[in-house]
Amino acid sequence: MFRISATDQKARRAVFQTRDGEIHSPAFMNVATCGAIKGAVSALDLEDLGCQVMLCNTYHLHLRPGDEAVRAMGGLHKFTAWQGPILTDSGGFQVYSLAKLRGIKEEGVTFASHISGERIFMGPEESIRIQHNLGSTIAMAFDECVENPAPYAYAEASTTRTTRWLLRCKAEIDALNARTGAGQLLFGINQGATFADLRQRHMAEIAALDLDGYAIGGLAVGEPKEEMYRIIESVEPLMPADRPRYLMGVGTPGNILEAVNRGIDLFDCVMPARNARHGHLFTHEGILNLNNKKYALDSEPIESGCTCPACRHFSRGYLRHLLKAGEMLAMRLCVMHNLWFYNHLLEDIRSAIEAGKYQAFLKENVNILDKRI
RNA sequence: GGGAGAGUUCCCGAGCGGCCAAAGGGAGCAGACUGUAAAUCUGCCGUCACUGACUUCAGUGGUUCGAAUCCACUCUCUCCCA
Repeated sequence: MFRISATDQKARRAVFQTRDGEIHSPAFMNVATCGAIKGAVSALDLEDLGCQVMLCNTYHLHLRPGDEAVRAMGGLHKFTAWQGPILTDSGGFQVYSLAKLRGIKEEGVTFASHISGERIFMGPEESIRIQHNLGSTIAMAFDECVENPAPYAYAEASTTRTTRWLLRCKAEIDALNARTGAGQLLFGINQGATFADLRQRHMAEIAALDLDGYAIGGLAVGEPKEEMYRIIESVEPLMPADRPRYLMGVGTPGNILEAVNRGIDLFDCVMPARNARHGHLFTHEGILNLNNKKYALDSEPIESGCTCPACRHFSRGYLRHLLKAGEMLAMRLCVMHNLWFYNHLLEDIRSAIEAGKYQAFLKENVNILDKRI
């Protein structure tokens, strides 16, 4: 159940009640592809970082350790020690990111495992069955994420196939839920590349299916951010207002601020974790690269005033040293800072919407947060 | 004391007469990263007035049209025999 408590123009402050707990939105979901945040951050750490939802990946967990293994171990919650909501991505993004290793047909996609090279087949039914075995709170429909820019004809054919796949996903999850009583939720995913007419046609089709939530996929995959905002605007009026809206894989702090202002509730992105591992840290003044020599003798924390586990005790100079020395602790502390920053940024967004001051908040922060310092 | 081998650009290390400012690593510096094939990838890395010029391959002198590469001596280091 999704209850909106405040709005500021299109921005929505809401509570999404799930089997595994509430999600206060707008919210950022923390990406733990293989069941852990890369950078030695555990589910226990996530609780301290203000995380509400953990995101895991169907494809990766299917390959290793295997979804049957996860099920035998009591499901993803027990396996990872994360007690809150878990969203599993369907493997659809891997149709895009593993482009050189796959073949797409009506039935589904054949991947060459990036681990062993062995051929593995995944269609809508397989993806949903795997996600059901994993025991996530929210399953994502199996889609094809198309790289932008895409030829119109290809985008159209792919999108209509994604619709057919969604129907199969829904049939499969309904059957599984009926059998197990798991009550697993299903989100549909809008596609259509950068073509507003395809996007809108597709959105209208999937909105009619009464799904638990609606995602916009296939953005931030090559197109300029203005295109992305344009697509969100074109499709948002067709998204059911009483369901959570999830912009997949996005994005920078600025992207998130803009998308919230266009009616989006949920986000996820590898950027805070990956960039942290590479020494790029988000702050309210902009993005800093801790690898830079200018921080070698800097005794300030990453961001003064920040109360994350890294900033509470450690200096930029020390963290830069750890980074240069290849110490695991550098990644761990930097990842914790960035996830803290993202989770708390979303908290600030929620407060601003509640206070009816979101427009000012947006204007104040949107440019500065993505700027490099 | 006798014998053998080695000294290459910040470090390791290839080169053994022209295609060498000199392979490849490392370090250093900078950049990229948006539903994670990513603790990864890319660029720069002798100097400058930079489609060219200049100074480099332990030192000095020589051979040669031409030397990091050949010769002589000197210095330093390693190993073997006393």
